[in-house]
Amino acid sequence: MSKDICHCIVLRKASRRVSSYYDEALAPLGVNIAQFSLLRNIDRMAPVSLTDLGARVELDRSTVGRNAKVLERMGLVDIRPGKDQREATLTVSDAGRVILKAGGPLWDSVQEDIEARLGPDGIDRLRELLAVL
Amino acid sequence: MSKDICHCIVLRKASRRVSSYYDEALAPLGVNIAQFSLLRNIDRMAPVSLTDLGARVELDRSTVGRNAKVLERMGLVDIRPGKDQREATLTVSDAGRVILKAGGPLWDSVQEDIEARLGPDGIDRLRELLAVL
DNA sequence: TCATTTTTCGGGTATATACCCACGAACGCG
DNA sequence: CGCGTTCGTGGGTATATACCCGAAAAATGA
Repeated sequence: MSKDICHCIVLRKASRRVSSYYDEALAPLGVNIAQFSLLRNIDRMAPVSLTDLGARVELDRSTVGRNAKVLERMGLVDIRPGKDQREATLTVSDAGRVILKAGGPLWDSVQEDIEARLGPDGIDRLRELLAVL
Repeated sequence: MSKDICHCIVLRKASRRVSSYYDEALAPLGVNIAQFSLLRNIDRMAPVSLTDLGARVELDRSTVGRNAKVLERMGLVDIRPGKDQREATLTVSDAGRVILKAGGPLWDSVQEDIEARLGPDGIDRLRELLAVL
């Protein structure tokens, strides 16, 4: 029975596998897909608080905080207090923008590989299935 | 364009979300889905080496080693040297078998929820799509 | 204005995951 | 039977992720 296979584990494996494709492609830039994606989100929302960013990327606030700190240490992101003294305001630095620009084509390439492998409607069908989970 | 959305991130989000469903269901037993699944695999392959187990679950050997050590600390798995003195031989303990038995119905329940949400052919289509990645 | 509650972080702790390297065991070839 | 090679772990390091708790700031209500 195929029903014996854990749906969760299938997903986790695929997630790890696919992540590694993106990670390899982005490796020349020294960032992985989680970092690159977070950087993009910060760029789109900047200046943004950890809470808002966490909501957007569907990650725990503390996770986003720690991940952002790594980006800060790399010099790709600036973290400063906002008007609201509680808030940490995130913005992409110049170095971060360089990475964003350089990573675009690398990311595109993997996206296209995935699309090629899934076929014309594959992406849409996959996304539809994942959306209900 | 839906093509702007990172296929990898979609997968990672779904993976985290679905994992949390299983984690919640298994929480009364004090194990998460990664641990439960690993325990099941050890049970099926016992006695098994870290290398073989890693190959089976598609995880790095060192990752499996560390995860197994957590299970050992919980008393669910025994790790002993095998005939080949290099090998760590994993077997499920009595306490581990209790968890496996108790977890079965909890796991089934989440599996069914997922299947219900994906519809009759959903699982097969999803699995098919993920398989080519 | 002041006390209470809510919000926002940060740190502690723990697991999951991977890569690299060192060490010791096993094995195969002269 | 040695010796070099291969194999299997373990430990170090680093990121990703989550949950809980405490501190500090802001908002709210009397």
